[in-house]
Amino acid sequence: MATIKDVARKAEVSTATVSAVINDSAYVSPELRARVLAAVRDLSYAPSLAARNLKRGRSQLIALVVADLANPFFSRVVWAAEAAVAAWGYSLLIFNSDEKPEVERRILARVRTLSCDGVILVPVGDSTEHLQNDPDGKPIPTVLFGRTVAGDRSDTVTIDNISAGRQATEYLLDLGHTRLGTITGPLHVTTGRGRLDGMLAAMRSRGLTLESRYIRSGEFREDAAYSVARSLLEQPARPTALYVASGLMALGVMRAVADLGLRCPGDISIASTDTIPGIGGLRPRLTRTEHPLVDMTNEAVRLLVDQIRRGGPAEPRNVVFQPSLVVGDSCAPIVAQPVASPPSSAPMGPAP
Amino acid sequence: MATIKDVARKAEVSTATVSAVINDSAYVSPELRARVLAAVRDLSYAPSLAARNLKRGRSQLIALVVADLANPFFSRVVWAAEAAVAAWGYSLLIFNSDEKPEVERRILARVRTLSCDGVILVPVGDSTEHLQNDPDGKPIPTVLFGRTVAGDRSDTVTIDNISAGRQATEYLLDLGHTRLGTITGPLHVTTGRGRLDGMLAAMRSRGLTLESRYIRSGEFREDAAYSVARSLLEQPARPTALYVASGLMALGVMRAVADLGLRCPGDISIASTDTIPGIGGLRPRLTRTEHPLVDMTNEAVRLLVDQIRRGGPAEPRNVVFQPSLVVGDSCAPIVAQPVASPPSSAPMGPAP
DNA sequence: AAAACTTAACTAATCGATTAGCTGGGTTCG
DNA sequence: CGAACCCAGCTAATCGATTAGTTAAGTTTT
Repeated sequence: MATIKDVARKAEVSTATVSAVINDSAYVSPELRARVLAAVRDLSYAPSLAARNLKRGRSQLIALVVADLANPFFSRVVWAAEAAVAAWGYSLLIFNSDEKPEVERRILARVRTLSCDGVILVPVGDSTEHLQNDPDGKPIPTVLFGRTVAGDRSDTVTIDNISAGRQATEYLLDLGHTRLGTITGPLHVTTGRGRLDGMLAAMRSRGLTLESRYIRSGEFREDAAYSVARSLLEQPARPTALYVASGLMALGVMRAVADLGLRCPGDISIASTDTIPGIGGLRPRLTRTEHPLVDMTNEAVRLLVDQIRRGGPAEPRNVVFQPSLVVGDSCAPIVAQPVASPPSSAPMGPAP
Repeated sequence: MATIKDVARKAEVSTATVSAVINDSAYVSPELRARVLAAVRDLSYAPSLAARNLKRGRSQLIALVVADLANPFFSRVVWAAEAAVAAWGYSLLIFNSDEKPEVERRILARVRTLSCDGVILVPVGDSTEHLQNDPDGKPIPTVLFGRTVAGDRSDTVTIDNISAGRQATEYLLDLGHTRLGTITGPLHVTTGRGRLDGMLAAMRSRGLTLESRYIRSGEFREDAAYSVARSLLEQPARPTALYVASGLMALGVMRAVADLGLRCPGDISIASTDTIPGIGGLRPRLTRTEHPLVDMTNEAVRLLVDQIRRGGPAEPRNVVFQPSLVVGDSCAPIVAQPVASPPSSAPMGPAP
């Protein structure tokens, strides 16, 4: 591997001149510049980032730490982030905390060691402690993505989870459903909690309540959603509609519905927040709220690069995106059905 | 950010001793070792990778360059690779060549600049040229993943594409289908070509031929598959069954089928190679061949780490994994149906 | 024409680690 | 007893770039 010295020797100039040519950092006469460029080509020289970073104190590396790489939602974030980061001249390191706070801690330590210029973090756990990652120096520029952590002063990019839960719920209510259930994420995570809160608010404002036996929370995974959905739906008087807090969970719920011999939307309506892209040809098509993932990711990268450039965090900025409802055919209006008697533990009132 | 000198000063030892303690590279008396460790803790010192890499000439970085990050197949590769790479003590850089050879070339130049210790590459294009990436030194350890490039001497990890195409096709033939069609990937890519060849071989061995108007190839994308599937299915005598060469394309085909008002498997059977994980609750469930993606990824990382350790490529190793058939309900047996009349151009041999 | 600037290029210090080579004190052995 | 050897730890060179500071030549000013 050729070094700057080899180039300097070959072009018969000093290393300073080579550096000046490469970085365009000082005026170099056309003649020498040409000699240097020729030498660079001949030796197919590429400057060592290690050396450059050591001197400059940065690395051109941005780390993206997601909570669960197996979740297609985060795969799309990776896709969008790679493009955004590359457009700014950085490269992207990927880490998976797998929803485990101690793994997240290890990852952040490594991010520091690698002297990444910044981190986009989907935080797990509710502690902000390990985010103060550099007691004796300035902390690594950080943007929290999707989730927030109480008391943290990083920039954040999130969606309005309350609104997402509310919109989906109102859609179900508008179809005439009153006995709703929900499969939501972990309640200590803002996305799980917020979406449930939105749902509760929507119901409350119509004078309805969500029975606690119709609320289930589980990890944002297909299999977790499958099992809690089964246990919810196997109850005597099952809900006529479900709100599911994530696209991946919706798949698990769909599978549970299918395995129980139920039909969607015939027997049960399902609305979700987020979906799996590309499944428009499969039935049923989910009714869901979507959020502008690419815009969110671009914004997160923009905020991060801005922090890096200004060399320290300014007043924390919290950017919130709005979800929008996309109607599929996984929800059906409820047909006028007299409820036989208060459902207590009693039988279901059959229709017509 | 504390440096090794700060630690040395605080512990009242030399930097050499600090280094020895940190790396366990020489015997240090318990007393000094304790002082050093205390200082490390107090200053929350973490060695600078930039400096260490500069000296050692490695970076603990492995690059994964995929052909299309938007394809869920590669998202799963990213997921598996992150875990495998972390287990070996490396960190993972992600790049997306987006099926563009010139982007791939730029990425490989950057990988070199970053002095990555190795690359796992899903090659695009058919040239091996830019893989000889370091004319004047030893090339970067490389493992080709999924696809191969003629004449290249890197290690490779692939699946048996011929077998994948053959198995899926034979399943369709066994159900009685004779008028088959296929949606495959680009034919200059080994995965597209190989799967088609497997299909052709399967048909040939039963004395059947695949009409060229029933063969369509397009990029490995949902939308590309959608449009070529439409054009294929809108032909007068459409096939009774399709083999689709990728999971993502199968989604596009499903959507085309739905938009054309056709029913799967009622009007048309569909088998594919690869699928989208987690869609088991949606209808229909794809019949497809699957390949052991996690094992493949682990093997690729293992081969790469091995190359890195031995410090140069040995005899190239080519590991081929076998696909296996997973039956869903997207295929139906063909019922004895008389074909009305020869469809203009060429007569079909009907089988009562 | 001497003083004062500019300019293009160079020399050498520097970033933060690793490590070859050295030192001085303690053992071992002929 | 002194040569030979060990050992723990230190000094200083080194990796490959950037860049502050210097120099010599040329240009402008007075």
